[in-house]
Amino acid sequence: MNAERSTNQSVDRALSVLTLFTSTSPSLRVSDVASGLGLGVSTASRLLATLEESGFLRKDSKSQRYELGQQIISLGGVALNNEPIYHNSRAVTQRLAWELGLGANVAVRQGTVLRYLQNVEGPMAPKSYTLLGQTNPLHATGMGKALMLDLSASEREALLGSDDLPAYTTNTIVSHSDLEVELQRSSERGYCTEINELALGRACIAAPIRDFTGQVVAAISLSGALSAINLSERETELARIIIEAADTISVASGYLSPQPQHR
Amino acid sequence: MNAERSTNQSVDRALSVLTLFTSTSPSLRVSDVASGLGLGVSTASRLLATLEESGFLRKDSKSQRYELGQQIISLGGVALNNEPIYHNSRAVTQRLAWELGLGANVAVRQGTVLRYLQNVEGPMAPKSYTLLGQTNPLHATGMGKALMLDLSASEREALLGSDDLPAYTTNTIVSHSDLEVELQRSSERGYCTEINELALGRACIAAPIRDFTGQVVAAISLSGALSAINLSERETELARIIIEAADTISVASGYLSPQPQHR
DNA sequence: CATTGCACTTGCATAATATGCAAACAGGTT
DNA sequence: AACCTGTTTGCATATTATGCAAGTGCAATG
Repeated sequence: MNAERSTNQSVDRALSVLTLFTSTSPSLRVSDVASGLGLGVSTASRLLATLEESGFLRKDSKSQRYELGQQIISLGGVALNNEPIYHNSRAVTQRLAWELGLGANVAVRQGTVLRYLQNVEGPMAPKSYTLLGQTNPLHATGMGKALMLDLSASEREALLGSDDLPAYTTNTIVSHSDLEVELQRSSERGYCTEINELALGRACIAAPIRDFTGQVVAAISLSGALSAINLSERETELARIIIEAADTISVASGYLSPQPQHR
Repeated sequence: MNAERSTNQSVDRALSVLTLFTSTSPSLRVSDVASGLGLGVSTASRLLATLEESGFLRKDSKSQRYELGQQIISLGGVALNNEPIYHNSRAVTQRLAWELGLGANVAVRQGTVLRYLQNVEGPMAPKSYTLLGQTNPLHATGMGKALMLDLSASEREALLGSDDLPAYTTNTIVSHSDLEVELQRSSERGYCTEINELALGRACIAAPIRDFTGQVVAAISLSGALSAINLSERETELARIIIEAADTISVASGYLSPQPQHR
């Protein structure tokens, strides 16, 4: 039909099959895949069989449903270990989660969203699922704000569009001018917060991580239920901690010194 | 050439390309892939381009080397969240690592090896890389032994072969009869240990996790440097802890009660 | 600065391979 | 037992991947 460039059609389709498996639909039948991608059932059936044979999918022979297989987890581990940011932040996040009892997270920006590279839950915020690999909007999260600190207003609009931003709660920042103010304030004090902006009952505090180029390459955050993180009383203390943690990781990533404001 | 069954050749090849990316060779050039799989360079080039376009690989345009991309991490997270054992053990392992300062791990058996589903390092055993998704031999690790507790001697030999087992140190159990004795002892006391058997300087203590079928489906372990884990003095204490942790996870997995010895 | 070498990409003709249809099959339900 | 839904498989066709060879880009060397 239409060949984008020099790519392999069946491989493309197989990879699209894999991306159909998400947190909200972790197991799929042949017909789900077929309709989800607009393929014939026979094609879907064969693609799934191939993916299963290589261990990328596993099939529950009773329910005839496919799920992601062990090979994916294996590759995921390799991919993580291949990220310098992961290396440099692993010990730090685990220590923070342990000492503060809160969630400790690291994320990078992936286009218009952030993607979690690390997610450790402290004793005060236990979860049974991991946020690893998941994405969240930039404008409604602490880490997302931290990841935008380098961008100019025009770059942000190019990225997020010039319309009002999607609201997740009544506290979500929806206008670009409000976002500008928020980011300016965050930049000056060196950390970002988010309270009830993505979901009610939660808050977080985040700081940017820079590498040897001086650019923001990742963000680290502490997160938890409002009562657990208790920002109204502990903001100063947690800010000091998160800024220091971010700097530790930045230095480990080769960051030398702050760039002067202009050139 | 030869079609195993009803599989898609190019997809098969593309998946093989992905599995070439390992912890020991996390970045590959086109020619590496071509020679590694016995493909022509042009074919390899096109497969890699397709994988990159879907975000499964990323290309460093300067060095022309490919690495695993974000899509892999994304899928890895989904795959983890899809594992009931991961769900049921996440809070427990993070708590153990935190309270004891040791490494806390969960693994499942994957044929002849174990694969880590969880790997949290406590303050006394910091590591910058994750074992998540990696594999280890069954006979030379505590979790591996725990994962074999259900198997009969003949099943073990069918799995591991009847020859002597590979030695990683001079302490590795290499004979099947020694392994039988070790497993019998472990089964009776309810936990497994491993001291200097996979690598010198390390030890661990592990216990089996069972689900509602009563079968061993996973294992949990505490691990660390010999001096950190200090098994010679703390074995009784750590055994109690790891057995209790394993039971907590087993119960969460639907395990009801121990099966009587003979039907 | 030009030259050589290496590694990767791309155009094109050929042949191998994926596809869709239809029939067979399996599992569960009425 | 018959039906319905969903899945697999055989087979002929044409779409699609492949290998070759030329082209391009980059870095090291003379």
